[in-house]
Amino acid sequence: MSPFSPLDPLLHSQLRLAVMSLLIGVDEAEFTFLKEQTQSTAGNLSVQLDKLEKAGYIEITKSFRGKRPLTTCKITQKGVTAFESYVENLKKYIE
Amino acid sequence: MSPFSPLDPLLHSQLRLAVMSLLIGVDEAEFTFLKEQTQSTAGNLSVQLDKLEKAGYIEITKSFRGKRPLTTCKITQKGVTAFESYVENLKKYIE
DNA sequence: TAAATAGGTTTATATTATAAACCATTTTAT
DNA sequence: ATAAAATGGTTTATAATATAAACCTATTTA
Repeated sequence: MSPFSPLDPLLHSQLRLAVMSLLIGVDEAEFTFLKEQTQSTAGNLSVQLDKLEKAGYIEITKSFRGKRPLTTCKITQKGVTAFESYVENLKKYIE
Repeated sequence: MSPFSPLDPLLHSQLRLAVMSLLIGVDEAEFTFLKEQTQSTAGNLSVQLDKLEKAGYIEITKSFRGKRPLTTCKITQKGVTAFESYVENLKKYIE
């Protein structure tokens, strides 16, 4: 038996992992907040958020604040579970 | 300031991380041992070992055991340091 | 002596990450 | 009033990566 469990490829990505890490600690977060916290480009962030949403790990809500578009992200229960089990698996690699 | 340090892309790979994780606990390890422990294909393992060697994270020694080729791997001090700081950085993502 | 096994490497392909270019709108400066 | 810059993103193209498939050389077994 291998001592290593497979790591969810969707979470084993620096930017997506950082996003999930941020979202797990808050109720919800805006696109611009995620962008500045992760130091990512908007394009990269947009793509990665899409993937997380398609996987059902986050929900993305589009609205307006005043006249400006506003993108808000929230982790789902499925996302929380996936994140937690990713972390459990990862620990076997780094202990 | 971003709360996330960049993760060494060489180590942020499931197979290479597993290899480093194994090597850090032993004096040296054979190709076939790494292959079975990581459940990887020989081709994939060969490629990833090459990258680790080129980065100076491991040393690869080729010899024979009896008449058969034998590939042995050993982590370097540079590799130990890189692994440790990768783990430190990673913790910020998963705490 | 043919077939299977060992111990790999090389090459091709699919996936991923990333940056660059773009778009619509709003705000600021002239 | 109009041009220029900023906001808040998306889409597309490219580069990097991971992975598997094919291959190679030699050895052992049937």
